[in-house]
This record gives sequence, structure tokens and C-alpha cells, in this order.
Amino acid sequence: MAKRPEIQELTRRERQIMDAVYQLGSATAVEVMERLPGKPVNATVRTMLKVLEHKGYLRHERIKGRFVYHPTIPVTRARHNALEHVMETFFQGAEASAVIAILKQSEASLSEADRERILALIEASRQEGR
Amino acid sequence: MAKRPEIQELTRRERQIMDAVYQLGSATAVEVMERLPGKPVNATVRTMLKVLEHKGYLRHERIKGRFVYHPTIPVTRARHNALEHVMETFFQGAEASAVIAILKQSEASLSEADRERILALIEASRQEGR
DNA sequence: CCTGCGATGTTAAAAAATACACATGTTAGC
DNA sequence: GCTAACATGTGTATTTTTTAACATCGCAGG
Repeated sequence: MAKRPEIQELTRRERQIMDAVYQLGSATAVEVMERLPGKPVNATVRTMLKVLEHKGYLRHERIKGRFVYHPTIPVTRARHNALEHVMETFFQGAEASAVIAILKQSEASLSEADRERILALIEASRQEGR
Repeated sequence: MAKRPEIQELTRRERQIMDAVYQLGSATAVEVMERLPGKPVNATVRTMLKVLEHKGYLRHERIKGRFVYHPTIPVTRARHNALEHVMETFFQGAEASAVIAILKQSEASLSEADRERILALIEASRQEGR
């Protein structure tokens, strides 16, 4: 657990594994393995999981003899970081463009409640932004 | 240029470099170098740039003797892919949550025009979503 | 034209990441 | 309590990535 976990610093496989874990919420070696491109051998995945734990990205608990891994960085913060990085790299701070891109590309079906919340946020920004 | 470029498949440094190039739009070895964690030696960066070119992620043109690299995958598509990946990994298709996260975390200052466009998109979704 | 600075070309080497075989331990069912 | 099935522990081999040294080339200024 040398330094503060920085997703940016992960190797290819490590990142693929972290992605899988975040998608699953928590996962065993087998579950992760199934999601990895090239389906490496079980032992390989376990090695990586251990490395990631050592580096401080994961922790595990034993459930009925098998290790279940959890991210140490809470999903909410991981999300935040991921979005921030995409924003910096591709949108350079133009939140609006990002929002628009998401709404467009996803054929978004927003619930009424969703719309409410988003509108409220936009309204709030209108207040301050002036 | 073996296979179709898949950002997902890049190594750590390669990805860092691609990020830098996308941020800059296009860049020389020196420019990229300055943005890389650990500031590797110039020759190192050039090697990687060449690798990325070979793999089909970049192409270069010579301008006054120096190589200027451009992404082969247009920003628009790269954006799209990046967002899609973040969505899958952290939001599992909940566009609304993503939009909200962006608006919140950025203390977004949206221009009036931005608001218009976003509202229009939401309105459109309202129409269909019913 | 020629020379210096800075760029690229090439090749080798070190470091890191990835993969896996084999040993050992644990669980669940009989 | 034994055993089969499945998990983990450990150490090593291989591949891939990353770095860098050294040679060469090209532009720009004198």
C-alpha cells in the first residue's frame, strides 16, 4: 500500500480488473476472470488481485472459503475521478458539451424524477452563474 | 497497425500519452513529454509515439522538421468511447446519474445557450419517453 | 556554405507486468 | 472423519513495456 491509489497509475490488466470489480460491485477471482479479455488463467487473475490489494486498490473478505474483493475507493469517488478525467481529456471543462454528449448518445430515457433533478440543477446554476 | 485500435488495450504509458495528445489536440514529442508523470526522457516518449503510430492510434506530419502527432480516432469518437466506458463501468446505463454527477461536481457555469440546448434535449426525451 | 542545436533513427538493455505450474489448504457432502 | 472439488499460496518463467545511449539528419543563423 505504498502510495495513494491513483487509478491513472494502473497497468492495463490492473485497470481492466478494477473496471470489472466496479461493474460487479464486488467480485471473486472467477467472476473477474470471466470478464477479462483473453480470459487468463485463474491463478493469473488471483495474482493480479493480490497485487491490487497490496497497492491499496482492493481489499478482500473471506466468505465460505473464497475471497470476495471490494474496491477501497468508494464507487462514488471512483466515478467522480473517472468523470473528471474524461472531462479534462476530452471536454476541457466544457460540462455542457459532456452533458449533451451523454444525453444524445444514450437515447436517454429519463424518468420524470430524473428530469426534475436535472432541471433543478440547471436552475441552480442559472442563479449563481450570473 | 495490426488490429482495430481499442483504447481499452493500451498500456499505461501509451494511455497517458494518448490522453496528452487528445488534450492538446495534436502534439510534438516535447509537448507530450512535459505532460507525462515522471517526465521520461525525450527519446523514450518518441519511442512510444512511434509505437502508437505503428499500432494505428496516431499519425504524424512533419512541420519544420519536427513531428506533429495527431490521433487517428477523431476526438468526437474518442469522447464517445470514453464516456461509454465510464457509463458502463460506473453508472451501468443510468444516464441521469451521470449527468447529475457532472453538473454537481463541476459547479458548472453553463452559458445561457448551453442551458437551452440541454433543456431542449431533455424536452425531446420527455416526448419520446412517454 | 557551414556549423550548431535540436530533431529523429536505431538498437540494446533494464524493469515491470503478466502468465502459469505446482503445492497446500478449505469446504461441503457422504 | 474422509474425500472430492475447488480455493488459495508460492515461486518462477516469459513476455511486454519502458527506458535510454548513441548515431544521424535537418533547419536556421551567421
